[in-house]
Amino acid sequence: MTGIRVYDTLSGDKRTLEPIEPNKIRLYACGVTPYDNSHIGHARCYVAFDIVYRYLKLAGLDVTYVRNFTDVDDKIINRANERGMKAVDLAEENIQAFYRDMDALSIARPDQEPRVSTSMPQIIALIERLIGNGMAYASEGDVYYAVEKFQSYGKLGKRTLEDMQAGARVEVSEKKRHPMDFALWKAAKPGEPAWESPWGQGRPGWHIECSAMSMHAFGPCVDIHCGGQDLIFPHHENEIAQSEGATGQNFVNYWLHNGFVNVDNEKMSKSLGNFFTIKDVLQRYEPQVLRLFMVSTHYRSPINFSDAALDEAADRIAYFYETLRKLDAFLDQAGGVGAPFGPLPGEAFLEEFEARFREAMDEDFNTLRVLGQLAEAFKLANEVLMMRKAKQLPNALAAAKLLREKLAYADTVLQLFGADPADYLDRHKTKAAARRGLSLDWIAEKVGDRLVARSEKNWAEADRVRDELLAAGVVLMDGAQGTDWMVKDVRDAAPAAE
RNA sequence: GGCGGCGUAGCCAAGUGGUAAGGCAGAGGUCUGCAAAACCUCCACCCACCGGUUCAAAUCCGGUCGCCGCCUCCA
Repeated sequence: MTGIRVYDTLSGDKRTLEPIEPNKIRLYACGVTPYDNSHIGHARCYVAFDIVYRYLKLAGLDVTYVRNFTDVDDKIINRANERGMKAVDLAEENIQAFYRDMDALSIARPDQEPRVSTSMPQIIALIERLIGNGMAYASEGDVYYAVEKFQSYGKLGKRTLEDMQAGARVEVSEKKRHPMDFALWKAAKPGEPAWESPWGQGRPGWHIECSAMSMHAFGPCVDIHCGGQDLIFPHHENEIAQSEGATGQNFVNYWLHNGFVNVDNEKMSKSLGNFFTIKDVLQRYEPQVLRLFMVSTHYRSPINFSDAALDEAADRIAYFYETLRKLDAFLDQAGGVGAPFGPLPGEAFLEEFEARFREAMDEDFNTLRVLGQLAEAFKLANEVLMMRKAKQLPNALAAAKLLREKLAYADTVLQLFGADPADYLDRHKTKAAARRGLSLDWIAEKVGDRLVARSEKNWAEADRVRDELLAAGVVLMDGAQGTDWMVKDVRDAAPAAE
């Protein structure tokens, strides 16, 4: 028993996470087919499961995380042919790009990352086992899974074979015994990469690799298997059929599926062509912004992608880092002020921080509740920063130190506050200005003009320059050290109504 | 057609049968040359609608309406 409750797609309910082996978690995530750049749907998926992975570790579990690359696939072969290159090279190129995106988003590397191209023996062995069991049959160089042989086929997608055939859009092949039978092995066509097998030259079908890799890494059963909601059927359904059909044992104890990224309230998908790559988004926004955006909706619900939503996240992260910058400066300069006395500001909140964080995350990784907690933490930080009276300094400093610790604790999972605040704010301002089509030089010039006017107490001119900047989206903040500025990302909240 | 999900303030969005988190926007205040930032206060007698179960429901059950997804490659 772990006290962690997770929503499991198969049972349709939240269930307490009970590891197969005490204190150990076998976690498998379906990886990408590296035929193109990764998009924000991938970002959502792998951020969501990165948080799962990091949280389970924080909760003291010994987690082994496996995520595959489906690097042998029609789409890769077709794309490589279009570009006149070898499929392996295209896959490798996209895998490297995938790593750049994932690393930028602070998504931890899994413990193992098997590839189809290097897992052929396991895949072939599994297919042979299924044929031996009578669950699969060879047919003219292909091998198909006989869905009718698997009693509970359809249990994950909650539909029966009859349901599926009713709306069937599946092409009927004469090689198949049942229209829903799916390929485990495909005979090689001319010019395609192929591997030797008992059924001749060929390559694996789509779903078999995850069954083979998962069972190779973990044995017949894993604790958690996750992926996007679109994989429930047919991919995960077929994995269940393959794995359980081979072993006769339960394959996965908890199925976790993340919701889609929508664009304009419509599903973002490759076929609709309305997708954004991670690379493009990261040119306009810092990775922390995208990460915050992703955790600002529960991972199972759909999330709507828009500039307005990213702008709001960008402002929020800027607020976090602005506070951290001040907090760090305070901690740096406020040494040797004596011992704290009496209750610290926010003492109860600070004491309960970890427990509350755990409670929220235990409830199916409820990052929203954590965000509420962060709101409190940053308010407290700013409050502490205002306690500048000498007598209060020891307590303010002690609270500030604790706050930094608590935020670091939460950040082992969230990965939002790892950057140097000053560096982050520089990058943020550069990108925020660019988004508004403003040059940093122009802003600096205007700020300079206004400083001159202010030093002459020419308030009318100072205000005029400030209004000019404001109209462009730049907000000024006069302080003791001079004038700082920020780009106000959030425009009028009202969307364009028709 | 079959199956699944959703409908919470102007917007985004949590909500674990016990009396509505949080963010944005908005209003007032502290601070300030004036502002901004920051902080404080306020901002849903109510959770699409109708009925039911219960001492008690946004939360459970049934129905109605609306939206979305899956049934084909997709995270």
